[in-house]
Amino acid sequence: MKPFYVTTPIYYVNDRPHIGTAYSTIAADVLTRYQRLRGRPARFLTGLDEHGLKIARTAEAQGLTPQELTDQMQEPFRQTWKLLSCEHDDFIRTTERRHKRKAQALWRMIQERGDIYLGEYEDWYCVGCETFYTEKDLLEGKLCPQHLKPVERIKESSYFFRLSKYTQPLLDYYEAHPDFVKPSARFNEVKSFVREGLRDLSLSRTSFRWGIPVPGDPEHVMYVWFDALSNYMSALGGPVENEPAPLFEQFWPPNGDLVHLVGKDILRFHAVYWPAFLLAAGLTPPTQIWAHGWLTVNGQKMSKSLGNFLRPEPLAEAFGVDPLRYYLMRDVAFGQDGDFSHANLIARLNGELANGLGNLLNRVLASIVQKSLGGRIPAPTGPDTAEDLTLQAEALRCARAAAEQLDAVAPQRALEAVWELVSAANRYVDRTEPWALAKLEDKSRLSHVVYHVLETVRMIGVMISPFMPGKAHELREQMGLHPLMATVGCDLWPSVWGGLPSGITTQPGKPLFPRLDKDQEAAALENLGVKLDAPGSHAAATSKAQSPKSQKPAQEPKVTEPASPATQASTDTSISYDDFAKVELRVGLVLTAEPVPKSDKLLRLTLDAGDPAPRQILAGIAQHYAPEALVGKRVIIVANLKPRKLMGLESQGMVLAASDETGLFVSAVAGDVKPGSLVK
RNA sequence: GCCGAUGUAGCUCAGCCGGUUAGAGCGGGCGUUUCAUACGCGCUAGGUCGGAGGUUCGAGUCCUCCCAUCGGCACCA
Repeated sequence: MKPFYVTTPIYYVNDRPHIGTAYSTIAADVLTRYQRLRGRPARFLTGLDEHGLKIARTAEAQGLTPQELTDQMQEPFRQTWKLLSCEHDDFIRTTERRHKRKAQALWRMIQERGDIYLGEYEDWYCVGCETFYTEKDLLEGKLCPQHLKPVERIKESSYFFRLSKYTQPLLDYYEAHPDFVKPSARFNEVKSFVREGLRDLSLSRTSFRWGIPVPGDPEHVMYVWFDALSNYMSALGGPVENEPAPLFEQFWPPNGDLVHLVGKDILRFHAVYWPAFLLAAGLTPPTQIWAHGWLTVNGQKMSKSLGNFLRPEPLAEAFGVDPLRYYLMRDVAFGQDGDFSHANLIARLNGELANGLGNLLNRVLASIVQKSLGGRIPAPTGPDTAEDLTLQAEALRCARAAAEQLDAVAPQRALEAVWELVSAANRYVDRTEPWALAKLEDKSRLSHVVYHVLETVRMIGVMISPFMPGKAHELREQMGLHPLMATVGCDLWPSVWGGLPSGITTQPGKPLFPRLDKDQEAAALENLGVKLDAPGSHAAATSKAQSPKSQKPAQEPKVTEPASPATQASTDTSISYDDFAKVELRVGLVLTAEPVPKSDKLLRLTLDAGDPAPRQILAGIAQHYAPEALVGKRVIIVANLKPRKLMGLESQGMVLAASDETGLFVSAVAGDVKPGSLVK
């Protein structure tokens, strides 16, 4: 069977694990466990992104070396994944030697093929984002649009990746691999982005040291994304140079299937840059990239600036690790935005887990089997009634459906299919009334019926094991079954009826999923600091929750071409009078002003500027001026500017304004001169 | 503004290439069983399928326009 390799993003070590990162890590764990159950060789990688200016500065502020800092910060991640039963096969840190060596190897491969070259780069840089911004991205006062903090002007020699060359190859690759990016709507966005043309990508920095040195030019440090993306490969020991790399050979495409789970904010890096790097190095891109959505918390959008984290540990403590995993996989459609709702979690825990599955196991195993069947799994005695056959068929149908959904990375649908079977089993129990059969002298029908229920429960236990490994184990223990042992080449997914052995002694224990009564529910929410508007309902709830989160800077670096020699040479910016005379400045009287729909920056103005008819100008000042405040003002406009369409409206000129860190102010003339008067 | 998606019962959503009385889960209401974690099972929701046109013997299901919401891109000439 083709090996399966799944990755989470490497999380930025400066944050702590939260419900968003937990979600993608749990999803990766579920997929891995499922593939293993099917007998497929499977590998699950997660890890940490530990480089970047932000780390270096945080470390400095704390009087630590960056390495000391990241050594400390990694611990919460390891602990959290362990707590959440996420059993990664590898945990890579970008500061590890094995990673640095392989990132450099990848660099060399691309360079040797000619797609890395030296140029020069200059732009505004935000330390918080570790991202360059072009002038137009900045807020007034040269503030980073993400962090609202001042940016720095940085100019440096830089290596560039010839991304522009890969516009067409990428489009061809997308064409040939229609399932490369999921969901398909996201794929469309990627395609349209690439179709507009790609510019070369700045691939190195000289402005800070905390990163991986560029091979052969240690003044340069690799661009964080080149560093970060190569983790998926370096963790397998690839790319191969001189020494053998068996894991890489086994799991990297085309030999293995590689699935990257990513947040939608970092899709572009994975779906555009990463395959381009790999194509440039002569390597095979990943099989599939799955962009999952964001989680809101109790219906509230969260922003990073609030700095509030919904951490998984208290939730796991309050509700149990497995119920939490179940809830996240069941309630959120993979690939879409979802909502983490305490009320829904409790509703599913009580309804589906406790009442549905837990009670099913209990009502048969702890009750009938103990009282009437000597505590042993009975044997099927036949013949099958219509009800028996229906349950058998339903069991196999649901198992097939669940597998199909998991193959398609739709965990929520898979669980839905499993719970159809839970429901069918409960229905079967009601129809066959084993408690009535138990009163008969002849226990053969009872045995047959109970066997049917328990065989169904056994199948369910197998199917939920990727989602709730602990509970699946408990379930088997209670039934007297051995633990599931996934083995390569051995498909354990239910596909035939009758796998349950008879005669074994059961060991019923406490309810598998204890129900939360009203008091316990209230206490749990109290402990978590959550207030539900209407207890027990689906009403919105509020909490001191957090932001679902991007694992990486939300913005891609805006990269420009390396400055041309001519540009660099001309430092003299003075112009001749003739140059100035070309610009026609006039006084304009603002007649009307209104916001432009769907634009948060533009105002549509009409002005009397001495023209026969009022002139329409769009000005990007909506964040600084209320429309009413402008009407009647005399402002200076550039009158002979070439008209241009903005947001579908034509702008016939430009309103002059000045800005500094305190705000933006439109120009004005000191007296009430006639509209249209020339300014010079 | 360009591109795309979504808009179906109180809530969350299914409804493939158009075709009998538009579905599920949850919640609500009613009933019922008693083996069980007061759990289960059955019945019940009369919803203009966002709006308006159109194609068709026939349209949530195709076309056009519009509205709303959400994304991606663009936009301070």
